[in-house]
Amino acid sequence: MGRQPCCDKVGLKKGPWTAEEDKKLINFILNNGQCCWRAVPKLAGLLRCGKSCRLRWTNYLRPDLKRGLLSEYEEKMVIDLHAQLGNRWSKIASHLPGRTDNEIKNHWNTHIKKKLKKMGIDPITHKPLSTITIDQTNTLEQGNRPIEEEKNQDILLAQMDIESSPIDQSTITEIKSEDDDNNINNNNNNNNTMGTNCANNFDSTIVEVNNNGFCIDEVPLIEPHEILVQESTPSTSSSSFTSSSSSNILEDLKFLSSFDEWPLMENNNNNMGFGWEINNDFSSTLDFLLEDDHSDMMNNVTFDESWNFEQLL
DNA sequence: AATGCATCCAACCGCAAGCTG
DNA sequence: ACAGCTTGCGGTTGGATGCAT
Repeated sequence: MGRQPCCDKVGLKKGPWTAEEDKKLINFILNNGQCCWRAVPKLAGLLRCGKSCRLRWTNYLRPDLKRGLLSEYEEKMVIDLHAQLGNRWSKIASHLPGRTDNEIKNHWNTHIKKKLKKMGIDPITHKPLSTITIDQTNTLEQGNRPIEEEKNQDILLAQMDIESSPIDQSTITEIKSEDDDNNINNNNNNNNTMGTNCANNFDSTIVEVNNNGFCIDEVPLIEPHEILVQESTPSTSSSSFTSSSSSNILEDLKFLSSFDEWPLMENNNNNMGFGWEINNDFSSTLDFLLEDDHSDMMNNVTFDESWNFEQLL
C-alpha cells in the first residue's frame, strides 16, 4: 500500500507565503495554539498543506526567532557542534536559541563551508583537506567520527583564532558525550540558560556551561514589562507585506518577546505546547491590528505583565 | 542601463521516527 | 506486532537579490 501524501495536493498553494496567509496562520495559532498541523490549514482557511504551515511557523513566524546573520560566536558554536554531531541540524539548532535548523543549515552551506575550505579544513570531517582520504570522507560523512579525529578538528578550530566571547571556565563541567541527545536535553531543561559545548573549549568531550552560562549575551532575557515598542518605526501597511525576510509580520508588530516568556497553554490533546493563554483582549486586539492597517497604533504600546494592551484599549 | 553570473535563503520533497489504536 | 497517521529532519531547489562587467 502506497504512502498517503501528507495532504491533498490538488488545489493547494505552493511557493512563497503572502502576508495574508501569514496573518491567517498567526491568528489561528494565537487563538488555538499549535495543534494538529494537518488540520491547521483547513481551520485557518489556508490553501496550504499542514507541513507547509508548520514550516512557515517554525522557520519564520515564531516570535522567538532571531533574525539576521549568525554572530561569530554562534558560528563558532555551529562549527564545534557540527564536529560532534554531524549534519544534525536540529540538534545543533537546539543549542542556539532563536535559530532554526534550516537557518543553520543554510548558513553552514553558504558561509561556514566556504570559510573552512578556505582555511584548508574539510567541512565534513573537520580535518585538514590535505590529509583526508576519500574513504575517510565517506565513512565519516554522517558524523560517526572517531575521537582521534575530533581531536584533530579541535586543534584546527583552536587555530582559527576566532574572537570568542570569554566564558568563565569555572562554570564549565565535563559531561559524558556518549549520546548527544542526553546532553542536549539536559542543556535544554532551562530554555533561557541552555548549556552548550563551549565554543572556545576544544577538548573532544562535550562540555556544558552550567545553568546561566549559555551565551546570554546573545539572548537577552526580556521581561514582559520591559518590552517597549520602538518609536519612530515606520508604519507598515499590512497590505504591503510580503513574505520576504525584511517584512516579517511579527517584526512589524514589534511586540513579541522571547517565546520563553510566553505562557504555555494546554491544547485539546493535553499536550503542552507553545501557545498563549488566550486572553480575549489579546487575541482580538491582535486580530484588529492584523486585519486592518492599524500597525501605526503599535508605536506607543507597552505591555504589562498580564499582557494587556492597556494603552491601546 | 543591460546583461550574466554568483549568492542567499525560504520553501519544498521524501524519508524516518514516533505515536496510537 | 502491525498498520496508519502525524511530525520532524535533512537534502535540495528555485526565485530573488546583489554584484561585476
